[in-house]
Amino acid sequence: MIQIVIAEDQRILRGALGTLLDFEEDFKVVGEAENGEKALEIINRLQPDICLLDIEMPIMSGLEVAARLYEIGASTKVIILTTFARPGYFERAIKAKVHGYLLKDGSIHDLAAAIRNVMKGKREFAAELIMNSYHEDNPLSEREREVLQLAANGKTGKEIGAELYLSAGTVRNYMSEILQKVEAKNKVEAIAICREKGWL
Amino acid sequence: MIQIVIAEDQRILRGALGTLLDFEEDFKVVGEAENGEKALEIINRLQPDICLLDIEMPIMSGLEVAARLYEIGASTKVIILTTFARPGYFERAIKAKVHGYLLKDGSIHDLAAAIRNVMKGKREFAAELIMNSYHEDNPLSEREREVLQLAANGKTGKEIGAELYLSAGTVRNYMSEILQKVEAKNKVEAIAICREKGWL
DNA sequence: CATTTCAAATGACATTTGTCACCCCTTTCC
DNA sequence: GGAAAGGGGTGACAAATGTCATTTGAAATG
Repeated sequence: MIQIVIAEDQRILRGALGTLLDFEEDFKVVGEAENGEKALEIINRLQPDICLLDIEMPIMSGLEVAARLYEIGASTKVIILTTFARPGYFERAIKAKVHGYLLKDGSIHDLAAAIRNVMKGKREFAAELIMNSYHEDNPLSEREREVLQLAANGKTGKEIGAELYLSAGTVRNYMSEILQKVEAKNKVEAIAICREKGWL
Repeated sequence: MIQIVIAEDQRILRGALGTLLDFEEDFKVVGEAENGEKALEIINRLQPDICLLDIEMPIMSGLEVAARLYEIGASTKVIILTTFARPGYFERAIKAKVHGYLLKDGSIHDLAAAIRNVMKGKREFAAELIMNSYHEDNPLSEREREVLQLAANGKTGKEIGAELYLSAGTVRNYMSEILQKVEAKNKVEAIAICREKGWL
C-alpha cells in the first residue's frame, strides 16, 4: 500500500485528488495540507511513501518544502504537481532532488501511473519541462534572491537590512547588482522580470 | 437527473471534478471543455441543466461565456467556479445573471449541494464575496489604477507620464495619493497590496 | 605562503520617489 | 453668479534608491 500526503491550497482540487487517489486499491491518502508549513509537519509525523506538493502555497512554497525535506534526508519521495512549467521552478526542484515534477494538465490516470513509477525508483518529469529547460540560468545568488524577495513585499532597504543583518548600504549594493544582472532599470521591473522567469 | 457541463482549463481538476460529480446518483456529467469557446459550443449543442465555468481560460473567459449565454437567453444555469474572489469579476458575473459564484476552496460536497440548490431555483454565492465586495471597495480612481498598473510593469514616473500624456510631476502626485489610499509606504508595497485585493 | 575570490561595508554622488502647498481650468450645483 | 469639487500642473524639499570606487577580512586556490 503506497501512503500518500497531498499538499495543495485549492481545497476543491485537494479534496478531489484525495478522494480519487484513495479509490486506487494500492494507494492510501494518509494526510492533506493546505500550506507548506503544515505539509512539512504532517510528512515528518507520518513518514508517507510519497508526497504531492503544489508550488504556490501560502506560508511556505512547495519548493521550500522539497528543499527542506532534502536537507533533513527524509525518506519520503517528493512529486511536485503544479500549473507552472517555469524553468526556474524546475531548476530549483531538481536541486532539491525531487522524484517527479508533473503539470496539472495531465490526467489523474497519468498521475497515478507516475506515482507507481516513482515508487519503483524511477523519476517522472512532464515532457513540456524538458523542452522548455533551455533554462536561462538564474543569475541571482542566494543572498540576492532573498533581498529581492523581501523588496517584493514592499520592504524598504533599511527594513531588509534589519531582517538579514546587513547594513542598508549593502542591501543597496545587492539591489544594484540585481538590476544589472536582470537588466532592469529599477526595483519594480526587476521584481516583474524575476517573477516571470520563476527566479523569485 | 441533472445534466452538467464542466469548463475548466486545468485538466487534472476538470477530470477529477467530472469523475466525482458523476458519482452522485442524481448528476450526469455530459460534457467537458478546456476553454471558453468550446464550452459555448458544447452548451449550445447539449443544452445541459447546469454549466460550471472557470473564469481564467484560454481563448474566451468564463465571464465572457456567461455574458454570451445570457445574451442569447440560454436555459442552462451558469455557476462560476474560480480561485478569485475579485470584486471586479463578481460584478461582471452578477451582470451576466449567473446562478452561482463559488470559490475553488470550498469542498466538493459544498459544490454538489450548491448545484442542487441552483436547480431548485436558488442562487448560490460564496460568503467571502459578499464580504469583500461591500467592505473592500476599490478606493482607486480609474486614472490611479492606470498609473499603478504601468508602475507595476517597472515603468518609471517619466515613462508613465509619456504614456498617459501627463507630466512626471502629476504621476508622482497620483502615486502619492495611491500610497495614502492603500496605506502603503512605497510603490512596491502598493503594488503588492493591490494585486492581493484584486484592485489591479 | 601568496593570490584570488568573495561577502560585506563605507562614503560620495546623482536620480528618483514621496510629500506638500498652491495654481489653473472646467464642471457642477445651490 | 459664486462656491465647491475635481482633474491636471508646478516647484520645493526630504528621503529613498541606484551607481561606483574602494576597503576589509575571511575563505579558497594555487
